[in-house]
Amino acid sequence: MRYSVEETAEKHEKILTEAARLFRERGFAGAGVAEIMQAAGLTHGAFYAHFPSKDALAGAALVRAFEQSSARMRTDAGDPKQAFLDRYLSVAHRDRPGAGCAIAALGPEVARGEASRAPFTEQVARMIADMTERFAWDDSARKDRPARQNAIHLLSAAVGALILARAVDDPALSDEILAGVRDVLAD
Amino acid sequence: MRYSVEETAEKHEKILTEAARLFRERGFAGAGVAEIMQAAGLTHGAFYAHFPSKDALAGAALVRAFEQSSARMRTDAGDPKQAFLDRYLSVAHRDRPGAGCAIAALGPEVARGEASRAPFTEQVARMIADMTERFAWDDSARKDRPARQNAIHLLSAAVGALILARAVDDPALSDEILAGVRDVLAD
DNA sequence: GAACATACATGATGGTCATCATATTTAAAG
DNA sequence: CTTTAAATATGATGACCATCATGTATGTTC
Repeated sequence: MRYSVEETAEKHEKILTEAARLFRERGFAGAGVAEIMQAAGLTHGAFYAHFPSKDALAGAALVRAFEQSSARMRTDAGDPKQAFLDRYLSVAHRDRPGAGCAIAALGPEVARGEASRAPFTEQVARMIADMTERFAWDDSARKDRPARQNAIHLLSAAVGALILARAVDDPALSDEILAGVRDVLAD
Repeated sequence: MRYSVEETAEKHEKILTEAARLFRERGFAGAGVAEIMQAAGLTHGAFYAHFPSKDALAGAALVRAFEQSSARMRTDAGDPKQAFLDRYLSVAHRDRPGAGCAIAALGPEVARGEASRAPFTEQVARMIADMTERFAWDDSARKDRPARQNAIHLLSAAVGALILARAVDDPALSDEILAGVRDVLAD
């Protein structure tokens, strides 16, 4: 049957949200269209009324995931850089990839497929620009360097640490990575 | 037919080597058993005479990839830390994931599957220990910190930068990430 | 209010993939 | 030399998956 435009828009949103979560949890290859649609409360057949292909959904879900992250950054209280580090390199972030950073969850997979590299690049560029201008680099031990270079370094180290902390099997080592990198980046 | 033990061992090696390359190039999910066996010069049926499952191969190939990396580290000339940074954050490494770092290529995928986390953890621990003792942290701007913490930070930043540089679509931004992080980590 | 358009569910379809079955051939073991 | 065991190729098998086809019911449009 036909549904109202508002209802359809809500379902579209729900598909996007669940896709952004499931792709980050299981990877682009690991999350199937049917599974995403079921999580959105629909069946697989309805998918192509909302998106032309799984690749198109992947791109849109990527943008959605980045938007969630930057929205969270905007509502952080206190020193923006410290707030970012405390959140990004937390145990909670490590243990909930489905709600976390898209770079750490999907970076290598994005690098392999042509489909989602363009939106990914745009979002990363925006993130670097935001961190460059919003973080307090004057307090930093690296104040002699351009703020943009410091931002790129901080993002790289945070992403790498999160990936390592997630992949590693040993809880003590995992915690050590998070805390150690947080400490180095904080000054 | 039955082959000599030497011949069989060579084929086993070839499968491992090709798997280590293809998994890094395409991901665990993206490289199939048949494709790996074909790259090794065999057909898919022979696979189970060499490995009990694809997961087992994934674990073994991961170890193989790490071994290649640490062998390369051991043959570096000059200052070990600088040599590592120059190699790891080079355009050549970025553009040849199949011959490069297993963490940057497969980290998030390892984090998702229980299969390969144990060998991965062991290899990362060894890598951190090696870098802690072999790199010259006295010259570093962070000499006041424990060498081990500096090693963890350096590895994290290098991994994150490589992943970002590979995923990003814009060559200028990609180069900027590699050069910027290399510069920060070098002092 | 009639005609139309569309979001959805159910159910193919074709492809891919990991794994298994079998026959063959020949090295290895006795 | 005879027997056994193993590595391989070919070819299922069953599962999963993205995408498409169709029917249906109901907003939307005129």
